[in-house]
Amino acid sequence: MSEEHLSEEYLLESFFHLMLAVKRQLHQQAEQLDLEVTPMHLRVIKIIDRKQPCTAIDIASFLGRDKAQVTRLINALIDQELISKAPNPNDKRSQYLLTTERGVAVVEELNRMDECIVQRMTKGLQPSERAEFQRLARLMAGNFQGEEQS
Amino acid sequence: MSEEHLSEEYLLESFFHLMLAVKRQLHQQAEQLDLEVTPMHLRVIKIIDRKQPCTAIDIASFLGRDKAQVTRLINALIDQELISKAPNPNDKRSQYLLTTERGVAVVEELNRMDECIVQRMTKGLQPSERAEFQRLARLMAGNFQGEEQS
DNA sequence: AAAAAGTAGTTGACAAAATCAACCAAAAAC
DNA sequence: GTTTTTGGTTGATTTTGTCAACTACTTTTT
Repeated sequence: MSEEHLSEEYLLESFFHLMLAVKRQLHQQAEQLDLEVTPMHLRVIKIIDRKQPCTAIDIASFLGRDKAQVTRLINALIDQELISKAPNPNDKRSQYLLTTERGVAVVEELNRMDECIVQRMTKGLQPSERAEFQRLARLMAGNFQGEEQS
Repeated sequence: MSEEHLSEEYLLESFFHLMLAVKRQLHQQAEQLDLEVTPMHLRVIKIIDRKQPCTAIDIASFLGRDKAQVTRLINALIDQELISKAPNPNDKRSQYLLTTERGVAVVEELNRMDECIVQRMTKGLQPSERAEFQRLARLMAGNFQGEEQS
């Protein structure tokens, strides 16, 4: 009566545990790089590299986060000379964000590390299962998106 | 050449997006309760309720987090009279954590809300898909667990 | 049984992640 | 040609999380 299946865990708790593990991995990743950056900075520089040319607002909307936070993340990346600003010809208020030479090198390293993390994470999974997980994650994230009022 | 599939997103990014959406939901949940608590407090009281009797260390190890943080979360829950401490007969250093009457009511409300969140999140998914997602999440979290040195 | 080592929990200090509100300058809408 | 919206910055604050030091009690070792 009081003995429950340990495996009978709630969906959200399972998700939290994976969340924690992934966060730890990214934290380690940031430490290994030996730069003055946090996991969030790394996420931002990857986005900048991928979506070049992109603006601060693009990043904020992709991350779904406050632009104040993005401004500070960007400033830190500029201080470390991993990215730079260039005038946006279409809008004098905004600037294009570009990865510097140094930044590109970091991103390449990061992509290698990310692949490594995903490899470890999906160890023992079929490629089809990996794809299925991603499909479901995207689907569920989409389920929430509709109902959010900005 | 420069036009990429928008859907060709990285596994980790998909996961992050879901993470963000879930976090927002829990944040709203905490606000709706109209108590002086944060999502993390709610997670803790649910654990206390589920694993009763349990100690601070049990919670820290289940959450995988620092005991300092747990101490503070617990103190806040006690201030709000949602949980209480009772002496642990097996060990004078530690205390059992128990939900108060008020705490039990909150947990019941929380379970309803959680179920609601999961419902919305898994809208359009087959029960088998929901189970599959959970299975994969648990499997992947397990893949990381092995390699962590305490 | 006494010393050493380990464990439960608390406290202080601090870093990281995130949000809110107020603000400026430029752009778009009217 | 004002008004409103948008891109971005800054300041203040909250939430989450970690590290280190410490107390008090337990367990292990000798």
